[in-house]
Amino acid sequence: MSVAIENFVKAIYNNDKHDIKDTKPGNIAKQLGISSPAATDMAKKLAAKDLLHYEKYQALQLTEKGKKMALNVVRKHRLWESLLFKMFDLSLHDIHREAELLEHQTSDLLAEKISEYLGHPKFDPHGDPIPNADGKITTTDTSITLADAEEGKTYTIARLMSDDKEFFDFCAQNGIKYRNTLTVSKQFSGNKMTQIAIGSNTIVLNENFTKIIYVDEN
Amino acid sequence: MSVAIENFVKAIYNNDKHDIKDTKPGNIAKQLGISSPAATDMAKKLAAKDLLHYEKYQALQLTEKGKKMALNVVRKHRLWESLLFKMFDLSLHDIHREAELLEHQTSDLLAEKISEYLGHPKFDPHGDPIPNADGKITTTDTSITLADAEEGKTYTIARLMSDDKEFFDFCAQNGIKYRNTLTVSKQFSGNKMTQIAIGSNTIVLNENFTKIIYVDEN
DNA sequence: ATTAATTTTTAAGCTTACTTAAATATTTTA
DNA sequence: TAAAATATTTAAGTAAGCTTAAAAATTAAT
Repeated sequence: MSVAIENFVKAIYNNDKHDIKDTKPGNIAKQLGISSPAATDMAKKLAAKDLLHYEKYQALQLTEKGKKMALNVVRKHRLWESLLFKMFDLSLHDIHREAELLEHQTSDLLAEKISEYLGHPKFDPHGDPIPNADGKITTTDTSITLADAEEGKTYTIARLMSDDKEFFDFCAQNGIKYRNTLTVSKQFSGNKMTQIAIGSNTIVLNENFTKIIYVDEN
Repeated sequence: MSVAIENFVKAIYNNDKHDIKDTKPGNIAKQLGISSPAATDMAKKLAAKDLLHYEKYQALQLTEKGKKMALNVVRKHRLWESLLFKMFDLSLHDIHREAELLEHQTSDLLAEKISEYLGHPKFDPHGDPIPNADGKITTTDTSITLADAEEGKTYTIARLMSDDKEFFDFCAQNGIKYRNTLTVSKQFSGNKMTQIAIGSNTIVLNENFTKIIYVDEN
């Protein structure tokens, strides 16, 4: 299967998973940086391969086969991120970018070797869970976004859901990092802004950030 | 530049380097597993990009730009081989296969990080020299093939010039490994067969093997 | 030195993964 | 609920990287 197909299936999986918007060709196209017609074409092609269900004007839905493919790619991505993060002094954003390419050129054998080497980690450096070789995610996710966090409570950062460089740079500068602890000092105006205390810093985060930082209550 | 282009340029570089046959489209095509017309087409295309010189019916020759590209890919290949070999229990053949894919999806930055991590190694696990970031090979190669080795003398294995699984399996079984020591006990019939003593084994190698095992005199 | 064998090139055509423009369907909003 | 806005699909076309078949040139052999 081609890189284009793997990326398409992965995009549906990610979109679907986090339910940000409905999973129609146009949305997937935007995520992949291709045109809508290209996405519609691809959707039809993948339906013929039994990777997804396609009906005109309806949301795309992965079949079991499609989900398995997506999880296999996601596994490789997160294993690469884990390995590169451990070995090299590279930013989370750089690591993400490298993993985005390597994930498609990695045999199941190599993925297993990487997993073994790392002691079969359950989470990657962003806090995202790593599926096992069978495509199963064995950890249950109880995290919520910072926007939904409560004033006064203390949380552990569970995930940084982004691939934007500026976001990661900001996080790095402010100690916002997987497994770090923070306290919500104040929620403003319908929780569109959140003030947190983290380490020795106090920061106010806007909606863009409070919706992609996931936390677990301590 | 695409994977197809990188592989084409690399194939010319390798062919040219070791001078096995003349570097015409048909030869390159065979190495890449594509048809001769495809190779001719590609050659014309790459000539237009100033990566090689093309003249009808003549051997292909890389330009400086082409050579630089080839060396950059070769560098990444050999760095990956070095890293995978060090980290994982994988055969030389498996490592070669993985590196063949990863080499095209590796930024210069990541290559540099790998090189740094390994202490800027000068040779990969096959004994092939690793070009530096500028595409320079700083080590001089004094090795000869086993076919050219002399009876009674002792040598160190310098390179295993192959990507054939059976060859590597045979080597692994018989202690034929980069930097190991062997003694040429006998040369037969115009050096088409060579008997060597290596470790506790005595082995007779035929022409196929004596021409791809490179050694340095001790 | 011709002829035969081999290689290279030309030509035509295919698949994948895109594009833009226009038509059609769906959603939103007034 | 009808018009306006938006999204999806159809249609036509492109570039990359291949293919096979046939023509042309080179190389090898008698």
